[in-house]
Amino acid sequence: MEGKSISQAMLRRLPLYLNVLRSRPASQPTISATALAAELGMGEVLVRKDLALICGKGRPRIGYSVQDLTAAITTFLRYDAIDEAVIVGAGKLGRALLAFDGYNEFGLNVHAAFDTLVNEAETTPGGKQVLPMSELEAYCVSHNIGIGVLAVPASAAQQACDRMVACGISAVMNFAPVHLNVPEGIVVQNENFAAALALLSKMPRSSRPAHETR
Amino acid sequence: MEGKSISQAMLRRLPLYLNVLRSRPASQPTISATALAAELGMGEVLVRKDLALICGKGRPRIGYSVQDLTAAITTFLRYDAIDEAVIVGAGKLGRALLAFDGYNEFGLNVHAAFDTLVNEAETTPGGKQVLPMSELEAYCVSHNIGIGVLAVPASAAQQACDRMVACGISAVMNFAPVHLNVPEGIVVQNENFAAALALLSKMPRSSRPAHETR
DNA sequence: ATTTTATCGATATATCTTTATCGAATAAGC
DNA sequence: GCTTATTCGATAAAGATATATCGATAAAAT
Repeated sequence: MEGKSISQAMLRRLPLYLNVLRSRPASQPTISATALAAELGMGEVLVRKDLALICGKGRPRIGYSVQDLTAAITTFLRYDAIDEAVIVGAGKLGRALLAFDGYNEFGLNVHAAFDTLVNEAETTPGGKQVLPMSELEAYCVSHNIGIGVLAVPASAAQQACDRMVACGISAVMNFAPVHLNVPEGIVVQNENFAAALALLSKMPRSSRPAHETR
Repeated sequence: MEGKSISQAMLRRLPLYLNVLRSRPASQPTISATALAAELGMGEVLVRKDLALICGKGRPRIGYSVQDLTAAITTFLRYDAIDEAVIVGAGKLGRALLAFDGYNEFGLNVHAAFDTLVNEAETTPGGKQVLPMSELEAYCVSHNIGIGVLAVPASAAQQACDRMVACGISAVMNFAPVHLNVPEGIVVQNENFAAALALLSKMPRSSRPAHETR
């Protein structure tokens, strides 16, 4: 069996590490867990524990090689292997997501958006296409789409999700604030603005030390 | 001491409950924790524990009053009390966030966006303004802005954050993938696409039961 | 060469979060 | 009215996650 435990929480931290590493000047070829922890405002022991699971040993008094560490995290997260993706739902949110231009940084290639209200192909100012929903199946199959970004209203989410799954999509990023029922083996990642804002409004503002989440 | 523990994780679930409640037909005046749990794909004990902390007791064999529960969650999350907000950073992401139109549903009023690259006020198709960064201070003070949405590049994030804090903002929703240092009493909520995608790419696709996060 | 100091890695502990179990309560059916 | 099924609420157990402690290591300073 796998002795290593791949913690959910740790997976969320890896991109943060990667970002710090990328922002380091080339003049500093190594970085310590202590420095990483300080920059991210977290405990240094936790950083070491995370790094221990994905890369070789660090050197006392020196730390880790920035280059090696970057490579290790990148491959671990498969940021080097491109995943093909589409957006389903071309309302305001869907189009905003389509216009966003930084996906390739973390190994995602967002092709196009699909919407039931669109009858013939449009091209956005950003140069990407918005296509009728009826073309989803053919497109996904021919372009080997593996990831679907779901940006439809809550009422249409489950149906749209089913359709994506039927097209061979194996991971869904869900922006609709509903629970999606999916077959075994399909991953759902919820990205919920409402939830995030709930925390903002409700978190204690003063009494406690300012604390950062995620 | 506060006997109740206000769990981070629970705060993220409350909006989900609220959404289920809102989608219920008026013909069903009550709902059981079991039903809520089933709809959200989670354990029913957890739902009961959450509800126990924010509302009155449920009735055996019946459940909770949909109306009372909705009211309890709404007030608990302060969705009834409007928070005034601005967006800092009017690049693609910032403008997309400005165009998004569902904020009022959860008690947020997004006024305008600010950007250093903008020299005179623009008005977006959605009817909201994009203003020069130099006007941030005056605007925040005169409109009593309490929440700032940070949508600038990573390199400018800390500086922009400092400026927001100086304007009296007490909560920051951070879309930049960096750690923000803030004074005591300021809340930071990170919303990180990269982290979300990391999970999507890396999560085991088949072996395990499909599992939903957040 | 020796001491000092920053850092690592491992083990143990604490904290937070979720799930499991059980008796009590109460509406519905008989 | 009595039984039955469903649901609640509380306690206990399990699991996941983060922190604290400590000896070992190796670069830097003396």
